[in-house]
Amino acid sequence: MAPLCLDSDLARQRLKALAEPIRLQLIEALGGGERCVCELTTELGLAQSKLSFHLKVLKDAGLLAAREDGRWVYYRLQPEALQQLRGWLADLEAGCTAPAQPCC
Amino acid sequence: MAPLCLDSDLARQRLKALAEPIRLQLIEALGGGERCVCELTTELGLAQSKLSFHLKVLKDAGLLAAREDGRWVYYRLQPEALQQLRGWLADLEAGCTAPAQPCC
DNA sequence: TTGATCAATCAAGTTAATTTGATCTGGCTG
DNA sequence: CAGCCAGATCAAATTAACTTGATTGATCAA
Repeated sequence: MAPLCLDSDLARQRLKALAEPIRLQLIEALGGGERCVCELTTELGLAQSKLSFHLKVLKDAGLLAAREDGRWVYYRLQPEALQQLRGWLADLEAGCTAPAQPCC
Repeated sequence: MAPLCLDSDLARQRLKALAEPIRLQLIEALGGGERCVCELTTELGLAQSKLSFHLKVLKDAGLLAAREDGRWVYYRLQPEALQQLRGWLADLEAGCTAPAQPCC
């Protein structure tokens, strides 16, 4: 049951999670579908603990979901999270063209 | 002339700029239209240099535009920047439901 | 059971971002 | 012109985020 509307703390956590080069590479790698951690390690040429750290940040932000299969773990994007972010951005866009009111 | 498609470096810069509590407050305050710096200072209760710093981060990311009027400066959201960000998110969402291919 | 592998976690070290207070510039006002 | 005010900028101090290497738990194969 996804919330209809994203509060700005959650939005901020997700934006922060996305705003890092390695994590963005991960997101884009997962943009083509679910992938195994071992695959991601070799593909991005990352130290194992580093990859694990960044996957956790993304997962904690609700951007990724994990699925375990034996000793392997597969990660995939949570499209609802991206969709909610888009909705949040759209809300911001809505009213921002109001004219300035001279202040002082 | 806005680019049709956002490269991920620019997207990342914008996401990072948004992913900070004070800057998010600023963005939301400007979601209702253009505002004067002096107004924002009192409204958010921020030190002047701190506000100036965060406004610059947002402006450098292309999220805000400034307009000077005498010794006052007004800032406003750049809706195109938010729109581009939304487009970039939409692209990511497009292909991410592909099934896993067992890896190892 | 033993040894090997995948992945998560932890603590210490490093690097990057933010805050603070002071200084500087330009535009107003008397 | 002289003094003041809004806002930007800067360097130093602080705080937050990331990286590294080592350790651990769980799974699998021999």
